Amino acid sequence: MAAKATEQNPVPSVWARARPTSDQPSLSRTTIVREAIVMLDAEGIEALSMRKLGARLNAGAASLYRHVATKDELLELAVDEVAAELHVPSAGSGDWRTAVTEAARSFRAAALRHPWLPSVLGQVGLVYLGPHLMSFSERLAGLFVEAGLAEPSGAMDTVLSYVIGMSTTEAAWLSTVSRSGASEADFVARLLPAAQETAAGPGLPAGPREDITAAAADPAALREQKFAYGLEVVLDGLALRLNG
Amino acid sequence: MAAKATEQNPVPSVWARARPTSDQPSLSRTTIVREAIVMLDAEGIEALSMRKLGARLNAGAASLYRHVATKDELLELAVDEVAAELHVPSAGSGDWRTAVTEAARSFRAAALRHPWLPSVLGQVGLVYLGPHLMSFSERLAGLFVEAGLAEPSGAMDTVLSYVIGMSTTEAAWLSTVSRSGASEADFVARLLPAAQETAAGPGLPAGPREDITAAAADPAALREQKFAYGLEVVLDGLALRLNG
DNA sequence: GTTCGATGCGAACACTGTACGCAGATCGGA
DNA sequence: TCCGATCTGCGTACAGTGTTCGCATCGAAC
Repeated sequence: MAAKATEQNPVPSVWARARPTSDQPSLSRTTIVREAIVMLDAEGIEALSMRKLGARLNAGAASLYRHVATKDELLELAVDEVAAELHVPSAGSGDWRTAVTEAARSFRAAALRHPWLPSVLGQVGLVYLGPHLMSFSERLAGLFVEAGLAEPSGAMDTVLSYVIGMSTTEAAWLSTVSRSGASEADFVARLLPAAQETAAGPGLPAGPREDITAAAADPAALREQKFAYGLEVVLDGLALRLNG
Repeated sequence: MAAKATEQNPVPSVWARARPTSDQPSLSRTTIVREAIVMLDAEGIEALSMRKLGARLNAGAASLYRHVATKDELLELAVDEVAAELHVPSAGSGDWRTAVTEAARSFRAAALRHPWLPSVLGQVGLVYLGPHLMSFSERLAGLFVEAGLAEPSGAMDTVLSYVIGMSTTEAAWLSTVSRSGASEADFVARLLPAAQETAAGPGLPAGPREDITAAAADPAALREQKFAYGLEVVLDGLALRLNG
């Protein structure tokens, strides 16, 4: 649009020429990645397209490819950028259990803030680790080394697998809920009859059913409690291996 | 093509008219889902398109929509079809730990046979459960009820989260490896220098590095051992709650 | 024999990720 | 001061996607 103006207007004003095309500080890899994350958070992973992302940055789709090789690379960069939000306490500062718990909570919190993260992790994998993810896993492993566990890397993988699995499930659930437009409690209430119908017959003795009705009351609290319970289980299992 | 022939050929032969368009038993929901799984297994999730799937069934893409509402629905059907491969022992037949272990191994095996499964689960979530997934989780929950655990549903979620997280990571890894064209051992060897470079500096005392070199020797065995270790940890943590 | 619902499908629509090549800006050196 | 070289933005195009529409064909029921 600006280029068209300079071409059609025979009197180039200084004001028209000042910063000809860029209102923003132009394009850069970090700008692009950050805006992609904003978009992913707001509209989910299937709403992110290079054209829409470009439009948001007052740029064309092709311009993005000057700073990012491919859309998958962009997603990897976004994952690592989000990994910068993760927090794991320094080794040597108190109880290893509370430290690991804090790291785990931090991962879950990030996954719930960015529900697209688990699904991207499921496709891209943890193979080509960016610096932030690298530092996260190194610091986490350090906690288990310090705790005196015989197999620190196995311990880390166990905890990470649990945290990833739980967060993936939660994030997928939240995505579905938000896609439905209803609140979480309403969605549970709407889902309840169908679930009971399918779960009829020689099922369980009403254990899960209490579960569901409890979820209708305060779903978020129940999810948090479930996460804490499972984490405690895993940490207990690891604690048994401390003096082995 | 067949339609064109009948139109142009003024002498319709019986042989040309016999089963005019269908060599296969035509199209059906199960045929479509099964072929989709074959395709997903062979070429991965991003290679599955409605047109290619239709072509494989000697059909057009539009025909598939007579039996399947949308591609996402097709994926959900594929997930539940795969869930039919899962095996969990009946409650009351022996030790609950070995029973749960078998169910977990069965899940992992299915995820490695169908590496696209975890990534689909990450997007679709476990919300609208099909009958097979439903039966799997019911039977699994039954094992924990029978074991006498105070919170069977929490226990099940813990184990499932661990299994899902580990399987997701493994499947994503295997997908990346197979995309690279190399064998797993070769891929590890090629990745080793880069990992060591990034992991340099004030890192760990050589714990993870042994890990990597061990992986180069027999990667599949190491993965299996890691899975078993973590599962044992989780089950130990649950066992502590048996007499609570 | 005729109508009717189910099925297959060619063509089209609105998108997608990405490659190519041109325009303009910026900058180091002569 | 000018001149190339290099970098950045982007219009356009290509091949492919999921999905819809309307038409053709079919087997069965009346």
